[in-house]
Amino acid sequence: MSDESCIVERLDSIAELSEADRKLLSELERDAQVYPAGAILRSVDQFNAPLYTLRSGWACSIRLLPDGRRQILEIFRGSQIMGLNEVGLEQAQTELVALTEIEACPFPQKALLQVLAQSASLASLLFMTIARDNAVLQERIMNIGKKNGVERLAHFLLELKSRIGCDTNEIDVPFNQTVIGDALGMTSVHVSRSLAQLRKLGLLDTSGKVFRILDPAALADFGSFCPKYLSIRSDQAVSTAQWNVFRPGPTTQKVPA
Amino acid sequence: MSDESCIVERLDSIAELSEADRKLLSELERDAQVYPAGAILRSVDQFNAPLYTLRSGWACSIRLLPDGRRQILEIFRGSQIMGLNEVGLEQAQTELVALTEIEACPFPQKALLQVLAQSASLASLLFMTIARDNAVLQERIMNIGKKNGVERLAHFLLELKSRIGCDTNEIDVPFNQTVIGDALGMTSVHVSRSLAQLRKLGLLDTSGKVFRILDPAALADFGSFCPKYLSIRSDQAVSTAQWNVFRPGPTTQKVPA
DNA sequence: CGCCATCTTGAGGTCTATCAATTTCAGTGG
DNA sequence: CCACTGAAATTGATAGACCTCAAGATGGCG
Repeated sequence: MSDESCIVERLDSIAELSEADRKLLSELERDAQVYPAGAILRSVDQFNAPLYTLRSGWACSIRLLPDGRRQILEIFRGSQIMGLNEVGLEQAQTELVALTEIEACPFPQKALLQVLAQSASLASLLFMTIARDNAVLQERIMNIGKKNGVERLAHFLLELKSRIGCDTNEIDVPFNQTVIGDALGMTSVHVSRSLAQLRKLGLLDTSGKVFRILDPAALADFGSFCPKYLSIRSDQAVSTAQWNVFRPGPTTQKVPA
Repeated sequence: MSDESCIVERLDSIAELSEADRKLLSELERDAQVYPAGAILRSVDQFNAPLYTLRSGWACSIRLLPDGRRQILEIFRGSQIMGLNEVGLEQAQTELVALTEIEACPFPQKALLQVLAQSASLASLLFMTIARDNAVLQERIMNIGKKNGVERLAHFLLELKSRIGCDTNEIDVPFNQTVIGDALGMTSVHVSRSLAQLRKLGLLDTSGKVFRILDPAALADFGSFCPKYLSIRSDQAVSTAQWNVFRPGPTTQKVPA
């Protein structure tokens, strides 16, 4: 058990956390487990499915139609919480799948609700987190509903780059074109053709799994990408110290089973 | 100012609210205003945009591409909170538009954060609410990404019926086919054709703005509609009384501007 | 009755899916 | 070092879904 775990770091970078909050959060990342690529962490219709904090690797949530059509709904990367949106539902609506080997920490829904109950500052931070997830989904609806293949792809690559967060224009894409297609509502064949088109436009260069964005500005313009929807505003997040005053002691035992 | 306002009623039906919680919530619905059909409640890129509780009528959130393409992201009806997902963001990503004449109550983001801070029971309820919104968006991504026009429409109509909540199979659809198309990522022309196809299949009957679903089960099967994603589980919601113990008094003044 | 928005219908074109063949490439074993 | 292998990517041809443009039909409303 490491003291400085991923989620803590990430939320701490938005609003400085109190020691109590750090402790509460790190409870959610206690028992890290390794899952191989392709592992199904949670299947559809599971009752009371656990949530997971993702420490390393890539994962995604998938929804299937009866005839086998697949749609990837979210792609997860380190320091994200997976399954937040299932908290209010009886049964899980999506499957959770590891895209690469991952390290993830399962924890029960109840634990999340406890955190919400015990810390107002974390409640607001987590609320903002899921609100942001919401904005990301809306952006994806826009992308899939109103853009053609090449534009979708341009947007997708830039979002990926943005989420990886480093300054290079080289993205190591650890999954294949079928996955990209399932995320963007198109076939792998069409992904291949659209990538070719981006290359021909001089916006992209690919060698194996490494995608190099040649002209980020032009690509952003082309795919109507604007990263505003990705960042949580830190001024809105309340600094932690002043809140904890109002939340004395652990209230764990009060949470109904 | 009515004591029994819409949001209160709705959340109360999920988990019984304490008197204090009812009071807190109803603060969000104090100042009701009437907006005519077509009114833009909030435009894109607005800073610190207020939220709204919708008391009557229909509204939607819209996103535009530079070249004018429109995507409707959410369609709102009575007793919903509009703009929840913008809480964590600097600027609003979507436009908020009244589809019919509506009665809505604007309130500042700060007020929502205050509610989160002052009541753990409401924090968990609101969290579950936004988590459900999330599930609805995911369902829509599935719908748009992986289904053809007729299937999308079937699913859309059933979701509409489900959300109206009454038992009849007659839906009064208060907006035109262009709106439906913008919500489903298709043109109004294609909506018209798809509706015709549903009629030909004997699943639907339309006369003016009233849509009559002839065979809900068949339509659900056809559009792969399953309403599970729409309902918030009530067992997860904590009953209010036992929580409020831990949230003494108003803490309003502690909220940073 | 006429006006206007909306809906319907037709024809042609574009985008994307499907099916299938070929190429590339990393890994494996000889 | 090189052939073999299987997964992934590319490419071509064809079909279907959906869009666009445009012309009528419908229907509410003054």
